[in-house]
Amino acid sequence: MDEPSTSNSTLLRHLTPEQQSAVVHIDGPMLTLAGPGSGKTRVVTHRIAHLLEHGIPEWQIAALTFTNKAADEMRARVDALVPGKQVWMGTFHRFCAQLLRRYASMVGLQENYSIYDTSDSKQAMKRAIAATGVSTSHASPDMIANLISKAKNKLITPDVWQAQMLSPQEKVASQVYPIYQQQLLTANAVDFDDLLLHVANLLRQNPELRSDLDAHFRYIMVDEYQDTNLAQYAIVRGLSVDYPNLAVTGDPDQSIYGWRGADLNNILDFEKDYPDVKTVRLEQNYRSTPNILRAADQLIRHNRRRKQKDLFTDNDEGAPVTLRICSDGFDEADSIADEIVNLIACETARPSDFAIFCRMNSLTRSVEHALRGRGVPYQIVNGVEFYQRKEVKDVLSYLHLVNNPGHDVALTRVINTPTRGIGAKTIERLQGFADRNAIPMLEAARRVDEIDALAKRSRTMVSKFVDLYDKIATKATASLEDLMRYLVQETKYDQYLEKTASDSDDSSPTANIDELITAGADFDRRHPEDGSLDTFLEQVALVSDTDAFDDSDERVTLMTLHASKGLEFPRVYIIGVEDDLLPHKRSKDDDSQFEEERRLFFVGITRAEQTLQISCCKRRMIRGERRPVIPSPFLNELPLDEIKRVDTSVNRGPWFDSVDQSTPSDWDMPEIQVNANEDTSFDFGANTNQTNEAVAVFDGPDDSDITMTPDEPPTEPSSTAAIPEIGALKTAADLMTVNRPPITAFQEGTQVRHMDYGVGTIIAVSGRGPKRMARVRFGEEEHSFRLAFAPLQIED
DNA sequence: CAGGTAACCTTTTTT
DNA sequence: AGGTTACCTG
Repeated sequence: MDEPSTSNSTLLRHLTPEQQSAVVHIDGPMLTLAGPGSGKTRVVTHRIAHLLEHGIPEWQIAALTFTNKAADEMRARVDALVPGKQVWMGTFHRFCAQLLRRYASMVGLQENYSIYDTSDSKQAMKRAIAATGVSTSHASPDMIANLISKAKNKLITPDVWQAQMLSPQEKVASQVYPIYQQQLLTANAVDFDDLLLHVANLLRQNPELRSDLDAHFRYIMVDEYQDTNLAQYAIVRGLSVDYPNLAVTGDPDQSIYGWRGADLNNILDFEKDYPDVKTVRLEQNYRSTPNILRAADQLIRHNRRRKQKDLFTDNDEGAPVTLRICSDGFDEADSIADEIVNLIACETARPSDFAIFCRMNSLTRSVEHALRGRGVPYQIVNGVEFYQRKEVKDVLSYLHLVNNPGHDVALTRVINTPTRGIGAKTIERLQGFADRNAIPMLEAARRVDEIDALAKRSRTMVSKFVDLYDKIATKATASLEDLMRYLVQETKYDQYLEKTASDSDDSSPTANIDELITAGADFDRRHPEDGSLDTFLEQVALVSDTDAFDDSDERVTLMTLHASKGLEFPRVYIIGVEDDLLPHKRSKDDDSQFEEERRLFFVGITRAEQTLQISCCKRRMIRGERRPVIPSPFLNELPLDEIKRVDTSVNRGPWFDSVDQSTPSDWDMPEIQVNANEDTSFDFGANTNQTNEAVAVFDGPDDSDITMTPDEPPTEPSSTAAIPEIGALKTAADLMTVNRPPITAFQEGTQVRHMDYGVGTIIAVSGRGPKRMARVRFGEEEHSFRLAFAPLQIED
């Protein structure tokens, strides 16, 4: 879309007058209010290109985003316009992490400080709570962590906080806060909030540094400004005093991170903060059909606290929005999966056209199951995160400890993993000694002889661990790959895994370790010069699985509504649009939270380019219990008279008859057959053209040609039946995996070809189904692959 | 101290 | 349903 250009005229050619006026703006503050699909990224990237062409040095520009994904895309598009320029683009957190590396000593850290992820900081929080000695009967660790996080995002210090009127929970949290903070400093560590907090403080407390940085980053751009919290606001503000060339883009209607401290006032009051601001409104939508846009518009009009804007588009009318009503989550997943298979089979769509959004991660499970059963390739953004797996965290913890001996959370994790006779009591005593002396636990372990409470045996064990650590630490400067292989070997972690892993199913810890080592080797290769351990660990800490999302892959995408922001797909499904779920249960006591839920739905709707399907169920499994469901109140706010209704809940139509008969009561829930018709909670006004024929949803009569024979039901059989392997299924799904050999073709000894690594031999296979892994030797190197997705060809 | 089983409690969204 | 913790036994 954006062809390279070298002159202004080419740069501006395909832009509307509004877009142009934003692109050519150079000095002074600017606010771009950009509705969904209005070409915002286009404007931002073109503006960067324009600044560069105007002679602004690349190092004076910084573009801040909320996800790495957004930054990567921006970088790619700027590079297409103006190749080879090194403009700083990245997330707020990464920006701060890098500044903090440099000025660590000014906030009491060392430059090799660690970044605690959420689970690390939860561990640290528990310890801080214990050290504070407060009662947790009225405030759970989670709640305390939450309150402290909010306080940090608002730049509230412990003493200011304690001086305020506080609820009992806040009181507890405010007491834990300084202790927690002190322990973080002792550990030479920060949590996610600290990255912002420390930098904000740095700028506030060091006028000289502030003005230096202000002068350095003269042109600052912030994407998704509606999602900034006070800390981020302070940072941006601090960098735009002498050079107020601050350009922010955002859309108040897409603010969905209030729970994380985002303050809508930042964008609503921008014009007050910067009186001379230039404001540009982008309201024309280039993404969606009018049908989709009307649904979005009618919905969002119900929010009271917003700036009215008029969304319009020149696109073709397109298909009506569909509302699908299902018996339960399984029915919902099956009928959507069937439809996807169908559309792909008649070649009207490709897997990557589809996205399925939901409010909670757990809802993806049923859909995942349905897609897997049909052999449809899919990816889950933010499923079980790779870096959260036990074995991966274990190995990473060793790395963390090598990099930063103060990383107490890592030490606590690995000191007895693999088990080496150091029990909970011993760890507790080490912690106590460390706390009393304000030293890291590893230091306490070195001084184990001073801890009287410890038994002789325990002391020996601890000392042996310290020796082991010192041995591993000698390799700190080796390549990541060598370091990881060495430590896995020295700690006998590989043996431990083999012993522990009962290997009951397809999750293969060993393969995950291999994958981690491959990632390390990859990092070594990409950073031959600057590839230090702390950069690697920083990278790992600041990537989310949202960033792993790959739109070039031919796969259906499953993700939460939150993760969908900033993306677009031809065909979108939003599932579970139900009361207590889409306005989430815990958001209903508060008006502003309720409106945020509505915006969340709005964001989901406006991701759709061509078709949009919304679904809700009559019943749903919640925490292992089947419960009746009330449809979302938001459904009544849509233009119901122009929405097509499909009911798959009673009888799924002639096309599915064979399935229903071949799998009678596989789910063991006859009550649905009995009660479904009497369910009166689904009354959305006048439209009564409900149909029991799912066929109505599909695009044409060709659909009946699908090669779904009765002996291969598209519905996954009961749990006792084996899951068919991908590739073995004779379904429409085969059509799209045709260029990939069936998974069963890869065996030990098979010769394969990889694009980058060349020809290799499979030396081991493990796991089943989509998780099946193969370890391949390419000459000197070895790599692990997920067979279902790896770009491997059979070499003959 | 380690490993197993039973109770239990949890669930929103993410850098 | 699934994961975590608490308690019990070897």
